[in-house]
Amino acid sequence: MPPKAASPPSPKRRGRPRAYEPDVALGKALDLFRKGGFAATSLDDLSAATGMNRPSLYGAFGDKRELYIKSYQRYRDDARAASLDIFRQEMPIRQRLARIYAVALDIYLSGESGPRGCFTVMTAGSEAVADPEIRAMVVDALLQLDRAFANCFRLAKEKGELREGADPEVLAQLASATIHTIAIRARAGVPREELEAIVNGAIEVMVGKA
Amino acid sequence: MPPKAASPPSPKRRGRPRAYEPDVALGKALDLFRKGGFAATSLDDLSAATGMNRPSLYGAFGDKRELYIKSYQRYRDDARAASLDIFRQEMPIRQRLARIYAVALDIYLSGESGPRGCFTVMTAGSEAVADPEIRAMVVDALLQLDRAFANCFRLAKEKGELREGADPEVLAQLASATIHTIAIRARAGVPREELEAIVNGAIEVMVGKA
DNA sequence: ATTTTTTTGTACCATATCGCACAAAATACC
DNA sequence: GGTATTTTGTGCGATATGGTACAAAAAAAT
Repeated sequence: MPPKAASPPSPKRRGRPRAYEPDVALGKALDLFRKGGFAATSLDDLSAATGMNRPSLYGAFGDKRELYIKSYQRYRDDARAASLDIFRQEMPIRQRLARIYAVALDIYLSGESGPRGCFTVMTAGSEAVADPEIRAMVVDALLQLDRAFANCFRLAKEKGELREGADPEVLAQLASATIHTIAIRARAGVPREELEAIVNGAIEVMVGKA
Repeated sequence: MPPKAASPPSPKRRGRPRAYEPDVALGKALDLFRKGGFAATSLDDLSAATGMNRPSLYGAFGDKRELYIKSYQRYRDDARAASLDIFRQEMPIRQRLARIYAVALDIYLSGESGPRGCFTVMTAGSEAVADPEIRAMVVDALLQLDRAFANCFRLAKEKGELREGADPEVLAQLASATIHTIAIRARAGVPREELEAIVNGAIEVMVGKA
């Protein structure tokens, strides 16, 4: 059930009605981009998957690059929505980490034709070097994750859940690194159990044995 | 000075002499693929960079996919050559890790038009899902790195450099995760100092404060 | 010098790709 | 019903792409 932003059933628009729902079309586009990346995904592919023909695609989302950017923003919105509660709610650090990684694995392992990994990681590996605007979005995504984890560890330290000398910033970067490594391994086809073992080991090192 | 495998100055070949050196041409191709990935790199680009025209490229390395695979093998050979000594020589675990990460950063941050990151990570993010043969190479690369780190930590534990309950396998996966996160961040344009700070923090957590 | 062998380089083909023009279609407003 | 407005969908066009055929070129072998 994707959240529909601003489109109650009958907004009484003036011309011919759209034959597509922008939200679901963008979702399909995101699926394709996540599978193959920017360059390997053609407008024909996108057109076929969304059910929109190319002019409609162009009218709705702009050119291919803009569509990619909008897809990426959608991806981040989805990811944020899926993890917001876990970062906000009060809970022990160990449980919080476990839940975050579980959500991450759900995202990375989904996909009809193979696991799709993390779109931020994929984008960093492709478009980020040549396109400053896209690179800035990737940097922002990396930073936000670091910060979210850092908040968790700061809170945990205040509550006495961490050992004396623990540095929340350092632990946050390790937590992010664990996100990144499971994203990469997921795309390499490593099964969920192995990824969960990696996560459990990392949690153990970060916050101590269960 | 790239290592030349088997080509003493005058092997007395029979036909028209090659206008290129296969080793350096493959190096150029690798540079291009590392910059843009498989799909975004055209044969024309490769032809221009290597100085070989397309038929020669095809004759020497096969089609685009084969050239990509050979480039990836070359990348791994180079990386192995750059780290072999560090993994083999006897030295304290802290120093060994520091040197490994220094070499990794050299590789990830090099590139005339922006940092090029880790080719294994890039390949995992693009071709690995759809191409089983390439995926297998990526899996192998990930596994080899895990194993190399695990050996380091096992040795360190035997020498009493690690704390009691330390699990070499788990530490190895964290060490790999650190490699992966700096590879990704490098491509996002994060400066070397920040990456070094991440590395230092990770080492601290893995083997204790200096 | 002629032949044989290997590589080069031009030119080409079939297809894919991105983007857009333009008429037809479908709806609201008058 | 007629008009304005918005979207659709066919189709075009310019270029890019991966791959190859084929003759010219450059060397060794005879």
